Amino acid sequence: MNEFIEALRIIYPLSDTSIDILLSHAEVISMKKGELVITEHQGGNYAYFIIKGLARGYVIQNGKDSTLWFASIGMTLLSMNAYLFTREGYENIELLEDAELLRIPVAMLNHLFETNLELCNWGRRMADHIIHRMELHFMRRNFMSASQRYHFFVTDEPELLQKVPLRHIASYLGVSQVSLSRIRAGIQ
Amino acid sequence: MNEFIEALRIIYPLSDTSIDILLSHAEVISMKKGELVITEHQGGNYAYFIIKGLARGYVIQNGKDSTLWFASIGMTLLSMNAYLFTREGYENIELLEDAELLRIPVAMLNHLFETNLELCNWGRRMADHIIHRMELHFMRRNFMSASQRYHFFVTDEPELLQKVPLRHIASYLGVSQVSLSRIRAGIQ
DNA sequence: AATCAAACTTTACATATGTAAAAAAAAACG
DNA sequence: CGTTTTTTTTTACATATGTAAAGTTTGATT
Repeated sequence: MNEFIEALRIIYPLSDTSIDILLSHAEVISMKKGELVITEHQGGNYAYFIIKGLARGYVIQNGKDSTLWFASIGMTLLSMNAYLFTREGYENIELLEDAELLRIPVAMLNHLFETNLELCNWGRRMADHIIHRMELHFMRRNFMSASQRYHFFVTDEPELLQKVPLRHIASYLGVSQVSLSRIRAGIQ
Repeated sequence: MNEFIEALRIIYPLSDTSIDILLSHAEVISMKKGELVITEHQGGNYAYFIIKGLARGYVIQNGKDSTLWFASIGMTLLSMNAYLFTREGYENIELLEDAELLRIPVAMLNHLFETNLELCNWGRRMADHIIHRMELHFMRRNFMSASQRYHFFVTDEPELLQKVPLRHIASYLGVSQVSLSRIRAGIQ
């Protein structure tokens, strides 16, 4: 739990008081590897913070499972579409390891953001970080060859390479698993 | 100016007081079509809001100019990398029309966010909107054919189709201008 | 240890989209 | 308005990456 709180504070420094307020409206839940935290059809009512474990967000496109991101300790899991526009989401969030999550109703989280300056700034900085991560991912996905994307991933995320099945890494990198195999074999 | 303030309030309702505070630290500047508001090498010290006009963000990748986004009234222009990490940015922002911009030092904007709850929530919601827009763009770019992307663009952004040279639209959609021509000719 | 299932790799072939270069059309300018 | 420049389209050809299907390896389970 301390490690988790430190992870929150990396985004934006929060006082003990603000942490307590946040925790007082949340509950810790345990979930197993393979379980879905949020699906496209339900899960929009809560936001989750990862205390321990690993998750991936994905969408189903043309019948294919496509990974959008991976998230670990301190990251927020929520259905962005549901959160922003109170409508059905489009992404699924699956646990890749047994996990402990902090669960808080989205309406309450929004209320805290609207009333507590520190928490609001935390939320703002978290959003900024997500934007930055998305920009990087977008640029790599669109301006680099499949092979370059893979080699960057190997350098940047060595732990994920160990923990995550290659098919998820392939879809995250935006290549077929066949291409990823070719790249790993050094054919290109 | 009223239209601009209304555009700000679509993101998050701001009181007259908060608007006044924001305006009191900002200045209105005029710039001409073709001018660069921000480049990869400089421009990180100010954030800009579009009062009037049209802009595009782009990067140079492998010697090619690639459009990341278009922005009009009420949108914020800033060097995200510079803003987040006080380091050099990577994107350029160019005006596609003569424009009026509201310019405010990034340090001041951050200070306002950190001290004013309403403005902080505005900043947070603005970031959320950017995330949503990026998600959509990412999914279209990566899960749709070039042709589908173009047809969505035609439907969603008919004004941009009129105002913006096709080569920028091509790079925004992530296709070569040759492919875009083929698509428009109905060859695929 | 034998069996079954899941994960990963390899092969063979198909194709959407890219690059380069020239032609045509449209816009800008004196 | 005729000339130059910019923008857009067309043509011809190249290639990175995808799909489908068959192997191979690895890991789980009894």
